[in-house]
Amino acid sequence: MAARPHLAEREEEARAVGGMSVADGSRAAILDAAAACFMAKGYAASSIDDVARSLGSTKGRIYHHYPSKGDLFADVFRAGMEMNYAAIEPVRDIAGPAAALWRRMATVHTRQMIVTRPYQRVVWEGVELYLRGATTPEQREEFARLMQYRNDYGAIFRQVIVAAREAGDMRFDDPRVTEQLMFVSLNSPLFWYTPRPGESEHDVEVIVAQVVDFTARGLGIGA
Amino acid sequence: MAARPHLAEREEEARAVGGMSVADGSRAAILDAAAACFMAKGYAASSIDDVARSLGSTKGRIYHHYPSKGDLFADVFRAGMEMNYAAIEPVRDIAGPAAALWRRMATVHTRQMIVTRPYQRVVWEGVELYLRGATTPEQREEFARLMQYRNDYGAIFRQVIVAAREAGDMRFDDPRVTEQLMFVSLNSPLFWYTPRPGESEHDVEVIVAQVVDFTARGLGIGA
DNA sequence: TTGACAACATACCGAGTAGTATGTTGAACT
DNA sequence: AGTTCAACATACTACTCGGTATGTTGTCAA
Repeated sequence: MAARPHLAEREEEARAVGGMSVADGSRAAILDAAAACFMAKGYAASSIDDVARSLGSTKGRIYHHYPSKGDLFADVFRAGMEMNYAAIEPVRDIAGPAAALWRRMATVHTRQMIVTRPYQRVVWEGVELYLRGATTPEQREEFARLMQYRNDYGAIFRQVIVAAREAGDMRFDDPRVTEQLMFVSLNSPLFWYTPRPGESEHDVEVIVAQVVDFTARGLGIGA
Repeated sequence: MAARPHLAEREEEARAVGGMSVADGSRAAILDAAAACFMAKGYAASSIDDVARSLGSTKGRIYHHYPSKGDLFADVFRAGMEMNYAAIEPVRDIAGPAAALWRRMATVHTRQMIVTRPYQRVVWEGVELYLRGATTPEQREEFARLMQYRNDYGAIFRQVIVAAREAGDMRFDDPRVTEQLMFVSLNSPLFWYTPRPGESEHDVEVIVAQVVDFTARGLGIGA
């Protein structure tokens, strides 16, 4: 698998921890707070002071690490997409038919939508902001890279379902339209799932299974 | 079919035209502009001045008809939902199995998402705003009524798919989860469809058919 | 003809917000 | 002990936006 050079690593801000490069601790806390805030109120309605308040800090801390609100948002976007790549990477190499590969990837992806929901909602809103052109020219460049990053992720799934169709295991028409339908279905917990108190991991898996089953049938698996 | 008393008609603002009660002309223009603006930039990022500018007017005109930005938004929400009810009403009375009824309703609904897209995106965002609690206490009452209005609409579809399942024509687990998946799929053109120049009605119907087919398979039709 | 009123436009205010400029502090380095 | 600097906090500014108060105009009834 080719390396993904779409986003330059920020070496000076990352350090090796447990074999995985994670962001600086303080920045990670800012990212979490920003993701939660953007999810709760949306980008436009979230103020930098809101994010800082939820951290028990002030604006100074955030503007020390990020040059603007848009850059902070873009970094949450990037972090969310990196989580997605990291999640599906381990299940991409298992041998077997494309349909089975798709089911593994789809299950991991859907679970990811639930587990890292704040980040994934930012990813969703980021796509909408880009498509609406609600960005400054400079930020548009970075957003374009993030969109490319996200489109590559989508292309991975598209290749798998096209392969499954060629193998006779799926049936659908336009791959572009079908990719949209597939992702909207798999991502849908972003909009209607809310964590219940005392919810077990098994409960989540039941939901994930229903989402994946619905989408699999939609793709014409075993039809 | 029982009357829907959820929203009080505003008799003084509606007049009979062609057998259908439509809003006042000036208000309708404001609604159209507001829907387009809210779709293009989102609720929070849209200013009343934006809406007025797109009308070639000023704020005064809008505040003469609506007491607040939230009320304008709510009225777009209401208008969008009324369009949906009006669209599916004619196809609800045709006799036949529930699965066939569902397909007619789903087709009309999906086409509606494309044709009245600005209003339907406001409906979508309105649901999110309500769920996030991003409303003032007074507006929360009106939003709650609109949500009830929308949930009733969803219940119509849910009853149909449950009936189809009892008839052995559909297969799915939790009706609540399935209703969410169904609507996310049917509504998905809101997010990825963009009208092409020179696009015919037939092109739209091809897309609608793919969306409905995907969703029908997801519901386990004919499986 | 003239009041009255609907349908706006104009002018203005206060609150909130992105971004900046500057102060503070603890720790590392020499 | 003194210097430096990252990592913040504080104070401030310019600007936008929701909402209001008020002015203007065309129309229509009496």
